[in-house]
Amino acid sequence: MKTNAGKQKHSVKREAILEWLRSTEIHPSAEQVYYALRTQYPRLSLGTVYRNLTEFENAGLVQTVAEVDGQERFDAVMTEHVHFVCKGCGAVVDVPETVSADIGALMEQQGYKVETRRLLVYGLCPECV
Amino acid sequence: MKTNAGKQKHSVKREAILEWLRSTEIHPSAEQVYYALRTQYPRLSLGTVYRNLTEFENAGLVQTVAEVDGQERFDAVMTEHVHFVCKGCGAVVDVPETVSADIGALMEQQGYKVETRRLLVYGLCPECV
DNA sequence: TTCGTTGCAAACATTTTGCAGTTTC
DNA sequence: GAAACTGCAAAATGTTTGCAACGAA
Repeated sequence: MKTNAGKQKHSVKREAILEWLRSTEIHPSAEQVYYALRTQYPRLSLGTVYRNLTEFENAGLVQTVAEVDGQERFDAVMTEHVHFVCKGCGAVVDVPETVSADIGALMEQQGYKVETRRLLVYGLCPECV
Repeated sequence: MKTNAGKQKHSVKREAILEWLRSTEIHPSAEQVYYALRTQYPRLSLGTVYRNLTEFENAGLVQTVAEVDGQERFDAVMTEHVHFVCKGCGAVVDVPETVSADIGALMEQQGYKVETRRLLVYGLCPECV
């Protein structure tokens, strides 16, 4: 991992990636970012997208929220919130959080079909602390 | 996807995989299953492990609970429960659920360092229902 | 004998990386 | 001009798959 912290130069493409990520709500994969920006930056490469996304993640500007069909999905909203993953089309959408509401019932009420849930807590185990 | 439902023959290795999966609490990856059984079945192949894990998943005997370092982790316990993923060693452990307890506080009390949480709800969106 | 199962290796798909050329400062 | 950044293509990694041999019924 190349940290490179602090010695960063200005880059048009890096800014475009972060800006677009912040403007969308689809929680895109690296590939989706790539195709979205390719019209405006025809010479953009997928490697650059990956490199910048990793950098953003390390810098705490972006987080991965789910893995759908083998692709990681990114989100520029850093607050902790719940996501719904559609097994049909692969869409990843934010779950509106209502205080002490049953998420399942809330979603079904809005036309979603809830099948399973997965809650992961990340951190360090006692041996790695 | 080959369903093959109902026309299944007896297989020593398939049974060994499921049995071992049910006996462990490490929530192993396909590779970990492979190495664990290789001593007893030297001719076991990784492809067979993957094939059987996928079959178990489709049959509802096993579920994937997390993705760590690019590898899917499996669990033969099918009830919904919370998992902790260690960013240091990649361990995946069950989170003991105490009724209405704050998971974070509970884990820290046991020596874990909680950093982030991720709750995913899987199912079908209104357009895919 | 039939047909599911396996080993093996090749194929796949996503992500990472090395390097030469480009941009920023 | 130095150092970061990028495009490109090759490499790395986890998973899937085709096929011939194998094993169960």
